[in-house]
Amino acid sequence: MTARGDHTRAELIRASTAVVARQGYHQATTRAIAAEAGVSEATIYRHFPDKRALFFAAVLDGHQEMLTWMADLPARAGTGSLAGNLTECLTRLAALRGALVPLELALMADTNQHEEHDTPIPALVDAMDGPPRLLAQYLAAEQRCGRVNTHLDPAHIALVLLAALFGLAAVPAASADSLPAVIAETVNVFIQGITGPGDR
Amino acid sequence: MTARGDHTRAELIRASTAVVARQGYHQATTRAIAAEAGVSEATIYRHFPDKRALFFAAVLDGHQEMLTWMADLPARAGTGSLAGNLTECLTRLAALRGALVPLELALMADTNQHEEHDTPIPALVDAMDGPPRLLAQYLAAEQRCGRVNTHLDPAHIALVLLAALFGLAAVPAASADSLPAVIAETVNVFIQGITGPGDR
Amino acid sequence: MTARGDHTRAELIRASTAVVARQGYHQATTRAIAAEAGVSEATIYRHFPDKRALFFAAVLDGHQEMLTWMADLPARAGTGSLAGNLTECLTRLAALRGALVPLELALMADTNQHEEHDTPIPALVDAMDGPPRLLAQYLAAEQRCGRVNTHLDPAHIALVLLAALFGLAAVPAASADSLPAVIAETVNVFIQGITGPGDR
Amino acid sequence: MTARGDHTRAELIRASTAVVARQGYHQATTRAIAAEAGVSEATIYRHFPDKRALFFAAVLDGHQEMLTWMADLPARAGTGSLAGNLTECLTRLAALRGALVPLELALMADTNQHEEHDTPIPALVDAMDGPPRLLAQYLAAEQRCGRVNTHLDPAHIALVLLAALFGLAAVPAASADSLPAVIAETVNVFIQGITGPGDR
DNA sequence: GATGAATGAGGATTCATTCAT
DNA sequence: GATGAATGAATCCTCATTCAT
Repeated sequence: MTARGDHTRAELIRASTAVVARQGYHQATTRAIAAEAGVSEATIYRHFPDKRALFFAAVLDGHQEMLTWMADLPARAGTGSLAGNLTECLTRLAALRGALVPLELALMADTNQHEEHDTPIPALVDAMDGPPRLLAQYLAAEQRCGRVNTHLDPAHIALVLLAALFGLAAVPAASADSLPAVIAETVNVFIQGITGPGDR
Repeated sequence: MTARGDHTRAELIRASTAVVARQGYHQATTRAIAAEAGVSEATIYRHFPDKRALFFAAVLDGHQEMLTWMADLPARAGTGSLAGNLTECLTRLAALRGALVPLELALMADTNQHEEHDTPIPALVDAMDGPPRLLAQYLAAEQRCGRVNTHLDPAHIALVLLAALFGLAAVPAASADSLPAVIAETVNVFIQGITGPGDR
Repeated sequence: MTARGDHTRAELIRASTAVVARQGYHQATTRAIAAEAGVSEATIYRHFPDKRALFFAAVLDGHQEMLTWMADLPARAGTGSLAGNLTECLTRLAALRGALVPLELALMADTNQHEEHDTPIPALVDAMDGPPRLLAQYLAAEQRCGRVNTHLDPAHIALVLLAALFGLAAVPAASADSLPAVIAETVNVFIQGITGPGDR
Repeated sequence: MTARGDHTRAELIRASTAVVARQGYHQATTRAIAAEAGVSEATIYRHFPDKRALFFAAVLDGHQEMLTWMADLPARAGTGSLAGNLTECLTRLAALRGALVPLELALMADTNQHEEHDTPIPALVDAMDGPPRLLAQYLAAEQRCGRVNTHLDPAHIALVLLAALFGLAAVPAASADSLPAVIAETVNVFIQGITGPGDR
């Protein structure tokens, strides 16, 4: 009989993400999360050994969704337009980024608190470098299709692209509704480069 | 006698930056900062009304250094090489980033704590968008020199470039000694764009 | 079917004793006991109204064993040697003491928690003063045999003897293997008294 | 300016002893102790790193008093009567015992909670074997005076005597006002031994 | 008979902040 | 100008206990 239990567990993960996204991780107390999930604080500890473990599960959960979507990105190389593919990719990632980046910061903040937990949490690291790797694979495939400059390391491009996306999260100007425009412009910069008159 | 007072104040700012950089903002308690500064906790409140105000002063202080350096960047448009200028700029910013980004996160975390303080703190916003603005001015000047594609909005390019720089801070791969290489590669991507065979 | 039920109940009593003895009463949580017994925490409450009731049953159980052994002690007055009888008695009691004293402390700690339970729990008191009473009966019988000083109150002697035994439990020096020697010496002190040159 | 601080610290130690003695160590929460001392819970942590440290200090404090009194016991050998000296000694010890034994149990319970603290706390052990040692010295001196049986090991006698005293603390019958009588009887048993008709 | 899930009450501890000195 | 002392509020977490299944 895990019907209720599973639901509660899922609800706790959702609540963690929601509270962190809404109030920042300083306010993401066990109290707030429990309230958001509609359970008592003690219930958290029936499902997770720690607050850390809850955050960890929440981050992993978010990455799962992300990875599921990105899994078939490499296969799309050569189809559609490069700009279109990248734009869609960044848009999808941006949607999760809002929830995930704060959660990851929260996890790190909590993790570093005790030296014992300083280990980079292998499972999480694995999950975290999924997107860069898949994006790099896609770019490499595009290089083979002749649509991307072969002089650049695909892994590097992926890293810089994602870094830009993540960095934008911290910039107040890029929030909310202007996001699609910002992403479009970002893709544009990356594709064309900034050199030259642009009217070629 | 402001001799002692000024020294203590400066020491507190230095201590805040140091503690946040070394231990993360979760450990940046008034206790830790006072200890690092070699004063008592109560002394903090003789110099700053709040912990927030202390962090605010520390962030501003850091930006001052940054702005001082960036002030004459626009005047350098057309001199040297585009890549060289950008590389130097990003390198300088990266040096400060290590101290500033954590401090700003700490400030934000503390700021959002009470709704009353949700106002974006004008002085800080001004200071924070100094670098983007100055970098945008430089890029605009380069556009006028014909070294940057005029179809792109300089403000946007600046934003994306800085976002990438900041985003890289969160990526474990880009830490420490590999940084110069990562910056070089980033500048490269931005200048050339990723399209085309690269051998034109 | 009481087959399963009885077994579970016995298992819970055994588990309580084991956990308290092994980890101390602070760690003797319902969780730990249930785990040791191989059942769920809720099962405890099918067999006992309270955690207190469980401990109470466990203490009673332990005393039962003790009383069973001590029951025929009075009948042995006049047989064997006084020293031998006392030594054997204390040795047997010491064996149980290891399990019982911690359990009783645990019970007391839990009992005093709520004032309502401050009543001395008649059944337990009866069980607990079983050993002193039986030992006193034995000593009285020995007085009638002329082997024990008639000026002393047998109840008092019994009390002091047992107190010494229990007190030794708290003394680190008297633990483990030195126990037989300590008991022998104790009996010796009691029998001879400490006065006089000892060579009479 | 430690006037206030010293007073608070002393008050906390007194409160710990009082609360543990009155309510048992399960109820000796930081809340209860702070209330008894008339300060806030947080104040405890300005004076002691831990609850454990507070208890430790309280136990040490109690032992200090005990040791001060017992220090000149050995010098009294040969003066007064053996029974009188022992009675006074046990009476003094019993007065402190009521406060100290529960405190020590509390400390042990708290200590064993974390394995790291399993070390027997050297300073405390030193303090704890002060009374046995001093009592043994006194008994040895009495042996030299010919008032105590030389066949017995003074250290052993001291151990058994103190064990009896401590053991009596756990026996409900020996509480409160009957104590002097119980002590007198105990001394009597020890001095005469239990053998013989008693009318010699 | 047994259990997984849930919880209210409470525990030790930390933090930013105030105040008398 | 500086500080030791004190604290209210909040934090994460644990426990004995209840209840639907």
